[in-house]
Amino acid sequence: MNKDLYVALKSLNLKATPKRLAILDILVAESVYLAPEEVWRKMRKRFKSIGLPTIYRNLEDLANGGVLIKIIHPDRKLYYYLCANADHHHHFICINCKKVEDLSYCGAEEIEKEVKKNLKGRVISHLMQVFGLCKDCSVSRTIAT
Amino acid sequence: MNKDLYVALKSLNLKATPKRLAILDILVAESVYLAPEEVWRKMRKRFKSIGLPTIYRNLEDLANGGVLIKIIHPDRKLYYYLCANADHHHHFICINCKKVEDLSYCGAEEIEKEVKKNLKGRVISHLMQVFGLCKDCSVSRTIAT
DNA sequence: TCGTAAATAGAATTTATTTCTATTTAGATA
DNA sequence: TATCTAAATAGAAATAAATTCTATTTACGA
Ligand SMILES: [Zn+2]
Ligand SMILES: [Zn+2]
Ligand SMILES: [Zn+2]
Ligand SMILES: [Zn+2]
Repeated sequence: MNKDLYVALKSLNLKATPKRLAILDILVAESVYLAPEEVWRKMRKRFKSIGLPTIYRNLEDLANGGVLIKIIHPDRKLYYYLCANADHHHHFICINCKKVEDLSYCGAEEIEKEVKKNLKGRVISHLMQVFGLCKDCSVSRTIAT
Repeated sequence: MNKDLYVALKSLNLKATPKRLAILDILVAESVYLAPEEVWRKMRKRFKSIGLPTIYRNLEDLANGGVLIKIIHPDRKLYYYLCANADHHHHFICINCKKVEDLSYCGAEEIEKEVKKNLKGRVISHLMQVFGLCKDCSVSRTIAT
């Protein structure tokens, strides 16, 4: 189990329960975003008894603590993704295979400038997500179902 | 009633029913995004009998036809907004009064470049929304509840 | 080892959204 | 203008994601 994650849990005052660690373990192994129900299915292979509310609660707590990022998907369902990159950045999300890749580009400064100058408003946060087909998915024309 | 909207409905093969026109009328009058239920409440002042499914169906049809834009909100609820600006652009959303304002800035080209060059992927769409306090709301410290 | 706050299971619930069916209506056509 | 038909609607019912609740269990500091 990843040492950094252990430390992260500590600093969030979250106990290192077997279930919580397993959820993280599942997400670490994936480079795709997962719905709570998908995490649940994977968890059921490891635990004989595991409730869906436990999955929801943990994913949300971990996202609030910054350990996971929440994907704001056009389908409006919940998805979570464990991103190792701690700096501010955005993501390219493959809508076919659900792989997530980091983007370095972020227009925060330009946005800030425009909002301040033209709208006389104040930026609190910005959301940017790019959807598309990753390298593999745009080469093979096979679309996952 | 706005002539352009009439024409837009025609081109989408959507009938100009009183309810549909009233929904548009309500949205034209607002510079804020509205949830289906909020539109419904306003509609109930105009029609003695008006079903919520009618609201949902119309908002969705109009959004699919490009007449309305759907706000992808972090709270994952549905919101719609009638934006007069037909060109590609993004929005600044006031989290206090829910006012929506157009932004001219869009990093599409830079994103496109990075995804193509570094990730070898293909961009299908991008989502950008800026949240903050509009001019009025950042001046008056009164936060709506 | 013990005590306690945190975490969990499992059932029940909430609520936004969608589906279904019978009825009505807009708007084209004769 | 009267008629016709596909589109639109009402209202009830269903769906399903997400959350709440309560009793029980557990992690972990003292
Ligand atoms: Zn892919
Ligand atoms: Zn950014
Ligand atoms: Zn405002
Ligand atoms: Zn853009």
